[in-house]
Amino acid sequence: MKPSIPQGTRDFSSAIIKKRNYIFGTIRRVFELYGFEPLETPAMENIETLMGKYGEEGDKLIFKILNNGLNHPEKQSAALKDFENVLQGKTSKGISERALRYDLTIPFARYVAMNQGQLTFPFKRYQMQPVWRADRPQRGRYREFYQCDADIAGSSSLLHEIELALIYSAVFAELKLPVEIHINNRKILQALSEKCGGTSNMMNITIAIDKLDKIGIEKVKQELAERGLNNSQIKTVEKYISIEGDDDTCIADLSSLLGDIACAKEGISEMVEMLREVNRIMPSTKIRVNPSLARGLNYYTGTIFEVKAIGVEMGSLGGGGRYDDLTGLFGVKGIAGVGISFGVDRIYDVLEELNAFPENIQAGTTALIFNTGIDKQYLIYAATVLRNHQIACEIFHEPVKFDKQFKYADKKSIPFAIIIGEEEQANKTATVKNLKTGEQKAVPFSALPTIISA
RNA sequence: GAGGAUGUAGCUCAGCUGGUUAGAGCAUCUGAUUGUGGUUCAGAAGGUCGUGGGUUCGAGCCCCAUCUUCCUCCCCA
Repeated sequence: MKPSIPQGTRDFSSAIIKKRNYIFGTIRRVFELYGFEPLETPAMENIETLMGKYGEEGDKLIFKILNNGLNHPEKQSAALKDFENVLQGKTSKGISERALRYDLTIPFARYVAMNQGQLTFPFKRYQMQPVWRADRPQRGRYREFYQCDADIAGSSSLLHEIELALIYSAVFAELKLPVEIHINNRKILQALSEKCGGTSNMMNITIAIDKLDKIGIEKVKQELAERGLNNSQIKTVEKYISIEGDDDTCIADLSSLLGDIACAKEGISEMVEMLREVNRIMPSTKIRVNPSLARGLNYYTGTIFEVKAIGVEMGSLGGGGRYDDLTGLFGVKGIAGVGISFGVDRIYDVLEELNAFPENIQAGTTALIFNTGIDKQYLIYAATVLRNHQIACEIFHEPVKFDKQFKYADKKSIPFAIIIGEEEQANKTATVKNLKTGEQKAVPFSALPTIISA
């Protein structure tokens, strides 16, 4: 059998993991700086926890896990019947009762609903784990990928939106990755749909305008018509998505178009406050109002975020928003939430493309102790001394000619070679060679750690 | 899920209209050099041509199926 891995999944070599850990570390540090605490949830959830939470398309992209024991003779007729349901596109607990996590937000909501009695609210958690989607793989699109989420449950304060925007800003600034944070507010979109045939139209309108960047205004209008909007409604939407310019202009235009509707007013004033605070505290942040930002996930109710890289063609690097009643889906009313997500694999791809990873993160072994054929015990002793000084080192495994040992060090980018032969052992010295400069000198054995650390 | 492209040595790729023993560069290994790497030189090794079927006297090349990767749609991180 020829070994292979499933479509859209990847193995990660040490070089990749080191770079990815650099991204994880940066995000984790900032999350903790803002008072978030870690949480991990299982890779799989009960299927009903996930189904119906991500819209019709989302349901199709959930990886379902086949139940075990379907071939048991006693269960066969039931299994056949259940399979009929599956063939009709339904789910069936008889065939599958578990599924792989599709994102981190719904498991978080489930966790909050399950543990509401024990948690201190507002509950601020961060989570960095893989998620799975049965999507067709493409550039920047995988079937298994990591998300890093920070969410707050149990508070409607706008303070959180402001802090989450600051987190985005801080993380990407630390990664030296130029991004633009787009914001909008579902309350404004709701007002727009009220003006265009009622809130039942909201899905139709948001799906269409979300594509503006990609397909242009004419095709959006066409799609709106296909989705059943009449001419005057389309005209209103066109006015809405034509709003552009700096934030003040957008805000003013939004107010004049929708300001007479209460929920639009609310949404606009939330955006104004966010922009003011974020610009005041981190003025270098590129945060901008984007009226055509809609986001497909249907649980958002207020502020919505999306992060785009500047200068690289790539889907969003992160997204999130306010959802007023997330745990309501799990029978717990009245817990509001808001959160953001980082797409680590895409951030990785962009950093790679921009060549923006710092040099020093590849550091592995610092010193290679050459195997000169002297007593192993002495080599191990030398390594132990270095390790006790927190110097990462290894001993070459065999006493072969130096040519090979040097080449090994070279390939692994080990900066120092340490040679201790019979003579050095007798003199209590060591020969240290800096492989970058080629400089070499004999030093007292006791001075070894200091020389290498310097 | 629909449509399109792709797959030849570890890597990047040649390979004519279907014709004898499938090539190059880089990397690898050996030696020149048994206590001094990166350079150089000489040599060697490396392939079920993604996989399975078919057409043919003959298939890397043509046909069918299937898988991978990439692209478009859909959706998103």
